[in-house]
Amino acid sequence: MTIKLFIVDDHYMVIEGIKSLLRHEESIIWSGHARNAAFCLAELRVNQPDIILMDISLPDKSGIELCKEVKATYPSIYVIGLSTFNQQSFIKKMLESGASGYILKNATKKEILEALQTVMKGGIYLNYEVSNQLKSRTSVPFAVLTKREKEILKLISDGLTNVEIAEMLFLGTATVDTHRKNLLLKMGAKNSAMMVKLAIEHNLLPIGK
Amino acid sequence: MTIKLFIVDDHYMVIEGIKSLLRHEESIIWSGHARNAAFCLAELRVNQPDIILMDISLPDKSGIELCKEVKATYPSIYVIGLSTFNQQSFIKKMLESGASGYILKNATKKEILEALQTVMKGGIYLNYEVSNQLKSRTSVPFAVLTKREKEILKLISDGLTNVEIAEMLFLGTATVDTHRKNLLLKMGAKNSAMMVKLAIEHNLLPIGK
DNA sequence: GTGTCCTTCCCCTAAAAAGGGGATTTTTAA
DNA sequence: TTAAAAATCCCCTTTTTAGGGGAAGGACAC
Repeated sequence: MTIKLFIVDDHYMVIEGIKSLLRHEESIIWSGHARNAAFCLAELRVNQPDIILMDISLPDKSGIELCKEVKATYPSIYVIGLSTFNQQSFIKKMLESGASGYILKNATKKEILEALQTVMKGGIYLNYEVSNQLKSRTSVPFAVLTKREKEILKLISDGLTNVEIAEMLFLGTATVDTHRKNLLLKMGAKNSAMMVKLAIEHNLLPIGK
Repeated sequence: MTIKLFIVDDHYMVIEGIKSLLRHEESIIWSGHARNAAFCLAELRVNQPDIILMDISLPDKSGIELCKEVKATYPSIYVIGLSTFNQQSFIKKMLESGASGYILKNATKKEILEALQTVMKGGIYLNYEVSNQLKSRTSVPFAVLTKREKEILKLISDGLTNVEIAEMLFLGTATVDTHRKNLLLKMGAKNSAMMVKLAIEHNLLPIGK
């Protein structure tokens, strides 16, 4: 699994640091970087990465804003928040804005790779300290869903039936049915209505997006 | 259920197109059409339809204005917005002006009929793309639920079936069924999964329990 | 005291989901 | 290279929901 990675951070050192850390990782393809939100958006117009590591504080816009905008235009790009401090309120907002994870700037190489891989598979990554602070609701990654499952979950929450989803994704209805069953299983939901509620509670479904 | 339908649109093609699409629908009774707001208002003085399909941009007045005026004079007439583009700001304004729904001009026959039937029953209809864009959470006058409905909505989101809810509230299943149907109607949801999502988005369901 | 809204309950049918299996291919990770 | 994991598809049955009606009593307001 190769990951096209983009970094947005106004501190040059951070960009260099991460670059350097991941230098020898063959699975990481460098997609570029930006020092502010405007540059980031401009870059995205010509080149879309798989994942963006995004600082929470940027010179021209907050990471929360930028995250929202990016997810609105490019829903398939995953965003991972990046900051020096373990600030619960920001982390929550970031996740609520569609981010798939959050890492601290003092994260180890191993942690960063773990985060990238988890997110790339459609999961939510929060490191130990972070997830410890965010109790219960907005965070706990209680189910790791695959890309396809997330895709289908979203469509279920939009009110589509298995048949409609199958048509939309060019699949057989049996396939969608299987995915729906697996989703119910993974999330421990008794039916789709409960599943949607759980998904939103655990930020597997970005709402207001 | 027959529906007396009126169309206001300055594009003749649109009027013809809709007429043509619904030609064989016996439930639709043609109440007339107008190419501008003035003609529309004149027509209404002698003949009131059940529903007006109303273009957002008219030669003499915006659909938003016209909608307000129509609803002021004839509150019982339902208005459905009609436009080529999925423009969030207009849709919002249209709904705030009293419209009961919004459809795009590339809507299918099925969608149009669905919209007409939903609205005729007092519901709100927004098609898939449109409702996806409207994240408002507050500005759009969303459903007003009764106490009982809120109670049942909560239990639905917890994954309970009609039978289970009926037992819990000492009601007949038919009663719960009726409430569920009314909830779907009021919220313009196509099924319970979508309803839960909409409810959370509009703060009708406290999440995190 | 008439009318509207809420709540309660009933009929019917069709569609969809849930629950239980199983199986194959492709992709990915170790 | 080999073993998971993901994604695809199929069978079956039962339960639940959705969609179309209708009706009737009670509360509250105008």
